[in-house]
Amino acid sequence: MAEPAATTDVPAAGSKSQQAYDAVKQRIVDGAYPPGHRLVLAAIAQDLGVSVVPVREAIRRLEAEGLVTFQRNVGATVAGIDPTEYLYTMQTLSLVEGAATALSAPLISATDLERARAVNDAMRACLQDFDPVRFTRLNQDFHAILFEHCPNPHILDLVHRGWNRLASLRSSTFRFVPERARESVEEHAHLLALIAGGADADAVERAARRHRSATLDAYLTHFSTTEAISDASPDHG
Amino acid sequence: MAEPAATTDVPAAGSKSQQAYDAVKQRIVDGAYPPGHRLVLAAIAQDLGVSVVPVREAIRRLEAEGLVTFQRNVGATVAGIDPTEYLYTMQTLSLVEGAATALSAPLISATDLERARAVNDAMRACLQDFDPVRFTRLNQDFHAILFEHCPNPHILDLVHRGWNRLASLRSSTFRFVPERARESVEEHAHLLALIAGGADADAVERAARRHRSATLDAYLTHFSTTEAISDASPDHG
DNA sequence: GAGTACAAAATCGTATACGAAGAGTAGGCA
DNA sequence: TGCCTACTCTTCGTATACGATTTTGTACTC
Repeated sequence: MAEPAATTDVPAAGSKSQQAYDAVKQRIVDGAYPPGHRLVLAAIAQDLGVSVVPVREAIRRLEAEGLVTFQRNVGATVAGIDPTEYLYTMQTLSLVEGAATALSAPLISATDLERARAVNDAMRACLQDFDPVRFTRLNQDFHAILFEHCPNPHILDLVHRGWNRLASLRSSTFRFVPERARESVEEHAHLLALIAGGADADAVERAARRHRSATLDAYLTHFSTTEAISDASPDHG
Repeated sequence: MAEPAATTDVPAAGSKSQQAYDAVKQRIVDGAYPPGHRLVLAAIAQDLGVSVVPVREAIRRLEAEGLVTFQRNVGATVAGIDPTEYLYTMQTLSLVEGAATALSAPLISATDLERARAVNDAMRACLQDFDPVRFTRLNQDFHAILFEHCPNPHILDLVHRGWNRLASLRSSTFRFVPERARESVEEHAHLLALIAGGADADAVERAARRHRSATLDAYLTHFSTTEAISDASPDHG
């Protein structure tokens, strides 16, 4: 329901609604439509060669996912993430991702673990000559391996939505708090050891959750925004 | 985004889309549209005195919330909850409700606690001459008091969505496993004691989560569906 | 008698058109 | 010169209309 194109069975191009949804979503996560960008129905419709009706539906779907904000009789804009939203999103993500990882853990194969290790090694290598965007991408790859086997599709969907929200800021906390990157790699190793060792679900969940919470904390203390959150903005503040 | 009419600031009647959304959602949770009921756009539109376009939008929103299922070129039906869905929903709800309750705990006032106690007393009284529907309603009231102060609106929204999903089966697990009702009341008392005593967030979260998980477990063992889940259906199996 | 092919009805998907609400701008008045 | 007001322009909201697709009923054949 949230994945744009899995293999071939998705009638993505079948419905113009879906087409519009995919296209707009793509442009948002790609950064072609930056946060705050106004989404004018007629313009998008013409651009995609369809009528406004499917576009309108697409926008409403994106609104439900939190990727755009909507105001009646005014229009939609790409939902930039202000610091408060970032806090809420990261908090929610720590919750659902922790659970998804724990539920996935028993289903993760040896080859998956190997892949995850490889990705983490790449992240470690990425530490010198640090590139936040690349690091963030690898970070997502790493975690995706760990939670994608989650048997509960609802929880998995929530994880995807959280990641999508964060995708609008192209580089994550690591851009502002590069020190956090090194810790992150170590925590990944620890998490892998837990899973490989067959640790119980609770331990995995706690580790995964704390891992993300720690990133959030690093962000918060960096901007010393424990009280005046609305001052610091990751991208445009 | 999920609450139909808070006080006065919601332009519920302002937009026909919103009007349709509220109306259809109401009928679904009320049971006027039972699970499996076909939602025909033209019929609903005529019934509400609007065109099909706003109705269509409303349906799509309800789809995003999981209250209706949609099939291209076929139509929408009220999303009955099959046992697998029930499992997923309860599991997700235990996760997000546990977190919401924990985050709310420090913000719960003495009067709130008193209200919650009163509701739980009513549930206890309801145990003799057991009425599952009434008990379920009180149960929701009880938990709503505990999680409504959750400062993270995303998590709070997820809790609401979970409850809405479950609302389509008018009476919950308690209908099939009345023994669980008594335990539930006791666990409520325990949870209140934890919150009143200022227990740390982790303890509250665990208690709240286990409380719901226990209800799910009661359901699962009752139908002895630990493996063959798809056999037992709560309402229409 | 059962299965298949065709046709008709029902329903959805999208386009176009028009009315309504908000935002920006220019002009007038204090 | 500054502020208020009226007007226009953009953009959204909804209705109506038509084409596309699926389902279902029926007749025909094996």
